Amino acid sequence: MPAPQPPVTPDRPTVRDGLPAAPESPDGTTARAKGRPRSAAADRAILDATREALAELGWGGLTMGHVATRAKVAKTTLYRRWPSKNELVVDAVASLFDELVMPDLGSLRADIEAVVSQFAALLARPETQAALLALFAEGTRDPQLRRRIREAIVDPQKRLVRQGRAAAQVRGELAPDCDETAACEEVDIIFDTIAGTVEHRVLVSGEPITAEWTRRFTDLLLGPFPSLVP
Amino acid sequence: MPAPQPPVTPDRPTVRDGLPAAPESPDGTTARAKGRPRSAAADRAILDATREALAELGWGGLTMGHVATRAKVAKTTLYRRWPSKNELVVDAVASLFDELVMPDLGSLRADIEAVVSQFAALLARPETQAALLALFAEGTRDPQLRRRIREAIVDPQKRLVRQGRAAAQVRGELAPDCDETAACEEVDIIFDTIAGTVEHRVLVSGEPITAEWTRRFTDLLLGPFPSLVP
Amino acid sequence: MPAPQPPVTPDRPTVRDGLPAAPESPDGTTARAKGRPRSAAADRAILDATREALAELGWGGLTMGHVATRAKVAKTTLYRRWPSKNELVVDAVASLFDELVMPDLGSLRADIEAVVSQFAALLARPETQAALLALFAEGTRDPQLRRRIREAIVDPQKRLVRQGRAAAQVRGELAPDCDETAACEEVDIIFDTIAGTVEHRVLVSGEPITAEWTRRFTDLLLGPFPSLVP
Amino acid sequence: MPAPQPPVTPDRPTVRDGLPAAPESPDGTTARAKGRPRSAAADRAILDATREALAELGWGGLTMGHVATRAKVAKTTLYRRWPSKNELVVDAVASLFDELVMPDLGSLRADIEAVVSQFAALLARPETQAALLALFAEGTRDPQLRRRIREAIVDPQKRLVRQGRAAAQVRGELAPDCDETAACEEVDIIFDTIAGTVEHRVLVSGEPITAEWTRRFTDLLLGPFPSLVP
DNA sequence: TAATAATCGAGACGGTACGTCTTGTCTTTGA
DNA sequence: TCAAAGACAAGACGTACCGTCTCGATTATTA
Repeated sequence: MPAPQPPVTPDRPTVRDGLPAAPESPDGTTARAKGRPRSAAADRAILDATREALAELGWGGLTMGHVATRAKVAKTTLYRRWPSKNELVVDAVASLFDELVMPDLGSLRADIEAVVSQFAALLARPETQAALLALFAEGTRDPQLRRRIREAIVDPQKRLVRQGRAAAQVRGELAPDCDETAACEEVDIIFDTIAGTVEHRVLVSGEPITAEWTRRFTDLLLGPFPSLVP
Repeated sequence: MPAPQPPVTPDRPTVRDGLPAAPESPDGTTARAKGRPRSAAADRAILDATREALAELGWGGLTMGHVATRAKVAKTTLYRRWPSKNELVVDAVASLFDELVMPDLGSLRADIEAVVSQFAALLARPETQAALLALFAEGTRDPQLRRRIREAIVDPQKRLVRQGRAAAQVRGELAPDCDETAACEEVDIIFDTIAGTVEHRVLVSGEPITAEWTRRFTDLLLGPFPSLVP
Repeated sequence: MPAPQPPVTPDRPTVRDGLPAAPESPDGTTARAKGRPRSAAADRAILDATREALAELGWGGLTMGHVATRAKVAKTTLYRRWPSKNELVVDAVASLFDELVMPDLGSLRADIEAVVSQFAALLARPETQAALLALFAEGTRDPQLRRRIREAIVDPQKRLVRQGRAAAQVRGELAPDCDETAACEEVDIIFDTIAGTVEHRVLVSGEPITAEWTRRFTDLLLGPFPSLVP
Repeated sequence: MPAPQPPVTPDRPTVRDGLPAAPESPDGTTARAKGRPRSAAADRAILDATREALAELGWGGLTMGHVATRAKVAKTTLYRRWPSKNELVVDAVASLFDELVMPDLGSLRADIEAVVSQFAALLARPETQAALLALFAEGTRDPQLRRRIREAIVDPQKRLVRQGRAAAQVRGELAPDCDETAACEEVDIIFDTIAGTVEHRVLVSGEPITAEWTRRFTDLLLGPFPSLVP
């Protein structure tokens, strides 16, 4: 969700600054906003500058003024789009998480290990490392921010778990869902477990995710299905 | 680990500010430091003020100046003891984690569920919530701080996993350890899983830890030992 | 001098924005400009808004953006006519000074007192008070602005002194001018004295111009002509 | 009135920032303020920087941040002493006016001409020119500032008129005062006339104060006493 | 009637200064 | 020697205006 801004990339309207982005006229066509349209180049420059600055300076060193300077943009231009550092970083980081994919390698175990590896690699990037926990920390105090983080960063990744389950069911490794609600809860619990554990290992303990560790962790996840554990 | 300060509670020297706290004379008696001794009341007031301010204002709203004012202490006195907000909060929060205990309720499942509940309750407290992820976030940029966090907050809780395993082995629920190293790694992986998952559920997803959720999560943890899953 | 703008009131061309306002064709008739003509209503709305804003907010509170908003006009429209706040306020205030008149009441003393009263009343108006000294202050740094202030606001009022002298000469109160240059200098000195003194009394000392004060001040001005002092 | 600040030059307490500057203990001795005393060097550097910046950049170009930078002082240090540009400039300019003196040259005419010349020279200095009218303009909107300007800059100069009158009375050029109140009002009117007229001539008309002009203006002032006009 | 051209509104743009806040250090007096 | 009080330099904060620009829409004259 790379923070598109209305008149420039009107494909997917966001509520980035709380205002309707692309007002529609009654006939359904996208109404042209009045006044000078916002610069798409500025949007891109700002998000790029944010990611660079995160990687170089970390969360604490990231300053709105610094981002503006680095993006060669006025501070007003920055604040017009994102009301604070938090929202800016959410958008800047969200796109990184869209790179994660469910590969479908032919076995549930292989798929899990691949996703864990991808996630570990993502968490090893300095911009992710600098931003993720700090955002989560801010989210604990600001429910609206937490919702934004979940919508833009966290929840979209649950698709990986759902896709993996579906593929395993097609392959016959897992039984088909009988109860929709229970399936949903199981997706949640699996997702929280994978995400939380890998984050804790990498970001808190500060230890690497090796192939061996991934194998053992996958053993744990597959525990309820002994037939899948070698 | 309530951040004792040397001349006052000389039972366990800390490295709080990098200096040996209670120098010992050659004859083994604790040497009296020169000059006016530091006030023990100030230490307590500072840590209490820190916890209160964390609960009220969150991590971002917590400032050294504010803590000093609230503790009715000069800023100099504060900085003389803790070099920065990070270290101060580590000490202020660490003691809260010492409240966690392994109850030994007669079954591994019951023990796990009890510990998860305790941890969830701890994470529900505003001061913990405000501080924990913020500290972890700071730790990703400052290896020394990360070490301090692990030593004071995270690693001590691994005892819970070890105690739980030992009790289960005594009860015959788990086989005795054969390989010491493997056992250690298993403790680590279990710990990261419990800690990370519960943190993610509470602090990121912002959803409560219910008895039902705890049961399902324990099912997952006990997956490799089907005999323990009802 | 109510800031006429060329195509609308082409009677007296101004140099308001440095460009020839109403280009003349070779045959002497005023050539009609191409394109959409400037709105006369906008001019009036802007000057009215400027005077109102001056009275309400003072010089410092007056901003171009604010004037544009209050006049329901785009900022571009404002800047197209007046290059800066200074020029705008000169035109907005100048017309107020045109209200001053030399009454010819039958004696020099009465005429002087009448003019002083009128001037004091003008200086008591909030828009004048807010603008006059601020314009003079700006003028000390910008010779072109000072010239514009003199041409539009200050010098035109010297007619009052000249008219009063002429009337007194007709009445025989004053001797006729012998030296043209000396007469001019005397007009200047009298004008600077009246204008400066009243301004200082009202705007700096902040004390009112009473009838008693006016009488005493007129005594001073008439000092060189004892026969006129009662 | 060079803006002394309490613990440094405790001779004359000011109300510069509204707080009692040098609190006195009951026994009349000046109580020592707690904490680190304010730097006298900073005061001097700030006022010097203000005067320099006024001369170079004018009132509009004078910035609190600029003054702080030029004085090699933090902005907080500046704001701790003077709440705004207005108050700062009052203090920076006030001292310049203390240089004016009544010379007592043996005749009222000579004394008046000498004071007018001094005042004209003062108004010709760029820092005075930049500041004076701007301060007066601000004063029209802020009664407290106007009072401050009068107390620090304007009213102290009335001593010149009083001294001149007294000397002339000693010399027998003027009759002794009979009515105290009337004398006071006459001082006021004379002062407003001299100050206002010279200011208007120099700052508004922008024309120089020549010896010839001074002679003619003095003629006007001495009008009521024909015996003193040559 | 159509083309042309300057106007209009709206609002985004890069800049600059604002006055406040926090940080971590320093400099006093007093205990 | 420490405690308290508060001054100090440094620098980020988010806001307000500045004067310019880029739009689409409007309103005149000219062809």
